Amino acid sequence: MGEFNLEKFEEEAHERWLHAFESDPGRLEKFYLNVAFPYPSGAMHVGHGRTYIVPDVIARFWRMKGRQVLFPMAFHVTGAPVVGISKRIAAKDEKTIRLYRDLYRVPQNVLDEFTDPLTIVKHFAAEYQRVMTTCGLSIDWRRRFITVDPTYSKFIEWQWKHLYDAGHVIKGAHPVRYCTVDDNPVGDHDLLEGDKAEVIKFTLVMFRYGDAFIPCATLRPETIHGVTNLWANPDVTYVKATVDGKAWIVSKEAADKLSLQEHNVEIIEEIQGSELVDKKVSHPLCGEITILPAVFVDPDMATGMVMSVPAHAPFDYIALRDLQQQGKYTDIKPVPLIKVEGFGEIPAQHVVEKSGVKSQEDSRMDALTQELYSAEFSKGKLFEKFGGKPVRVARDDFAALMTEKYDSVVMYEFDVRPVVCRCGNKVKVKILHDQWFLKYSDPEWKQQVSDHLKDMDLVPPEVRLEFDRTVDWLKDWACTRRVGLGTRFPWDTTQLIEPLSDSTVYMAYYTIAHKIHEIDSKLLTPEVFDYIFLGKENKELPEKKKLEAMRKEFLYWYPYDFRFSAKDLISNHLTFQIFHHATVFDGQKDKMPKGMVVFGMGLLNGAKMSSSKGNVFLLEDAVTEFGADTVRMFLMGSAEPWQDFDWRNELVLSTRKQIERFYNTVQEIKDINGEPHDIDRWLMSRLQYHITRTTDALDNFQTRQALQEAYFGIETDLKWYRRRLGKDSDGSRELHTLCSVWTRLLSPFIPFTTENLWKEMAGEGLVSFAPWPVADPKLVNEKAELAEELLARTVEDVESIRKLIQITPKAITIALAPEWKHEIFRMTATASDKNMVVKEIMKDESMRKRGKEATDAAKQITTLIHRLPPYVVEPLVREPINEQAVFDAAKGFLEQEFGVPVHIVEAEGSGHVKALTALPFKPSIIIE
RNA sequence: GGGAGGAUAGGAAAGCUGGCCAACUCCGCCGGACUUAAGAUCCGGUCCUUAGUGGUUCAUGGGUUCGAAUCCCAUUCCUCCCA
Repeated sequence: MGEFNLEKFEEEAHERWLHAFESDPGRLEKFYLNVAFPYPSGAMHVGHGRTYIVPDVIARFWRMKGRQVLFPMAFHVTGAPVVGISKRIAAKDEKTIRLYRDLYRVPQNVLDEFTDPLTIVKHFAAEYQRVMTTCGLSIDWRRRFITVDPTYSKFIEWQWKHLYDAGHVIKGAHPVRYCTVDDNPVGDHDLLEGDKAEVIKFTLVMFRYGDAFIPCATLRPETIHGVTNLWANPDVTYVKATVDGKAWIVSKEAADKLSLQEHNVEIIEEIQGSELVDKKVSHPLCGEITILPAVFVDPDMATGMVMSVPAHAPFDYIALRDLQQQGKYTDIKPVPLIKVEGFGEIPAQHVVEKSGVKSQEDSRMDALTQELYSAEFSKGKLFEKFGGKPVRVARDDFAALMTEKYDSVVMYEFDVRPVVCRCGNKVKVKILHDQWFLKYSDPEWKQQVSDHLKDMDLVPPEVRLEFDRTVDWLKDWACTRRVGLGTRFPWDTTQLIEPLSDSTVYMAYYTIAHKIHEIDSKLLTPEVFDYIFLGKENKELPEKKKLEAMRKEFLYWYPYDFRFSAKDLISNHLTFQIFHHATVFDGQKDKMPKGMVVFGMGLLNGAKMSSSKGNVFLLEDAVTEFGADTVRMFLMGSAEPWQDFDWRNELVLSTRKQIERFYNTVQEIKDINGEPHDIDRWLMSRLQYHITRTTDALDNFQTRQALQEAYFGIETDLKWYRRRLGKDSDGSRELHTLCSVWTRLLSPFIPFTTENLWKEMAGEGLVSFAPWPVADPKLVNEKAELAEELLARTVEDVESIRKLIQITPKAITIALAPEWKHEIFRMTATASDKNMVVKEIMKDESMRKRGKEATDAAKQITTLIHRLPPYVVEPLVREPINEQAVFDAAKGFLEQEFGVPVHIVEAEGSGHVKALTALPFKPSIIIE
């Protein structure tokens, strides 16, 4: 008899599984599932563990159900993050080095090589594969690739040729974060500060100042009629510059920025801010106004000049008020122009006074500004004399008007500053001209996707709405980058295809991944892939035999049945891949994705898992500490895949005990060889039920539910079974069957333990390929189940009472309800109108004779029926059980349970007062 | 700000096509049995009350209904996404 030793089980199984899950086209019906591949820039944590274990459980389930299962894996190494990492390591950045050396435990000699980005991803790809194997993932590793393999790049070129030919790849201008020192766009991972900053589109309102313009950036062009003055910072150095042939006055910083935004800028002279103060400027929409001094004006914010609308901007209001309190500029009055319910005549004044803010320095100023901004945007209306339109409409109208007639232009700036590059330089907004886009805004393309979405199987169903919305809202996607790893963009080879755009059809590539590198990548023309994936014949094709084999493989596996991914990818990757499929496999409905399963996120001790914050638990450590099966069972059992889950070490320990308990129980009972008892019929009946329920749950990807049934459901029954047998018997040979079924039902979850048990029980073959149990309706025994239900409920009741009355009983009497009460039970349960039941019953002569006794019983029985679950009431009505026989047979059991003599009597004529309350399925209990 | 999802016992979580639900189950905790002891295992308890009953609950506030955790509206908080 084996001993519970997870480490040993793992070792044994790994050896036996070595090539077991390599899957080739065959006679069986296929089941192809895949999961969003990882970007291996660090070590795996337990959150990743779940992402890959869920599909593994499903893969194992379908494999046992007799399908030819394909579960492949590859590594996504394209993109910029890893380039940033390698730079930081090269620059000896302490934080990064600590992360890789201490948390991810990369040996120093390997870490030294991490100055090369490709080395990093290759290292961790190998690590991923190793840890995934440790976890028992049943992956066909022959199909593994990384996304910079030359053959893969050829595949991407082919894919993009189709996108391009369909007119989905277009060129345009695009504002990006840009570092002028690195001379490169800046990704999130390259930022030292300001990674939340967004690029905002401002309108420059052009005020006339002599022969020059003073542009003021605003988000609220509709307030132009309320401008009372401009603000200039006297301490700031401004410049007069020619911008696209016209003279502008802006801060020095702004001049630099404008030159990055499609403007031709030539600085003519410097002007000190103080020189501008008290000067007059004008705009056709607000007339002549004065420039006032303000130290709060930031030269690094947009143009460094600000237009002042004191009636609607709290900052402007306070600044003006402060000046006026010193007796200056007292002739300037706020000019309100927007009406918004609940904010008084002059909204800015209203919010400032209401909040009691005294100074511009008050930290609440931003909140006030935001409050008023939101209120006016959502509820505000311009005064009738300014058009009377709602603010949200007027804003765009005014912007358009000023652009058209009054020289306004657009300027991009961040909403939050500072934004700082890794190199320490301030990041600016630059407009890139030769930016390429995928035209997801194309209505026809969208239509293709939403049409297909209707036919897809989405799990859980709640995500459907989010997919629909995403398709609706999706705009053009900047699909090329200048830095990073990846495939060269065919129409501008200085650029690379961006990572979310080179990982959308690779599920098709998996089908041939293990065969394609037999062919020199130079030969992999688009025509080759057109043949493999689209069946387009061509006389020029090289290596025709090999291509035919790949074509066959693709046709066997595709389309995939289910794709798995976390929910954060719904609004990009998961939707993109449908777009790309729709184009590449244009018109081939039978090659379109069939279904998706979307996961929740992972927490560690209640907090979000994050490598950068150090809040991670490495998957490998978890496996080493608790065992692979433990990790698997914990992750699958703590929540359904689409729910967020929380990893807590202290909870995992009990999972290990559960596995051990299962193992020991099976070891104890698998070889028992007694004769069957009555109770065996019950056990086998229950087992059929658990088989059905587990299968249903897994059919629906409910790993938690499945585990509840397969583990705890069977365990609970087995406890009752052994309790019922009493001391005289260990059980019967039926337990063989139970062990075999139980082991197989749990095999997808804890494959290492079950593989070990299976070897002892079945000898030959892997449990991973053993047939999934099928419920046998012939073994379902309703009567046996009802009988045990009755017994269990009665035992429970006896114990409740015993607990309450606190006396040492000498004997227990169980009094059974008379037949006429059973008759009432049946009539009540089957009555269509429950309110008429009493009347119905009283039509019966014999009932009427009983009078009040009968009506009381009818009432109690009605309550009882409501309380009993339908799975009891229904069969009970169809085929009543003989309560007397049930209790007589279990008399020995009951006496053993309670340790006192038990009498079974008929309630009527027993002489006990309490006995009269006996009801069907609820005998009265008398404890003496 | 916009979009999507959510809030049920100490924790996780089922129920959510309205009545059968003090609420499956697991973990934790408490008590008991077994054991020299510990662990493991088994049994019981874990809102208040109680001869197996009854009562109060399902983020908050309203509404629909004979009846709501379940449907509708508002509010608060949480998670994910917005190139």
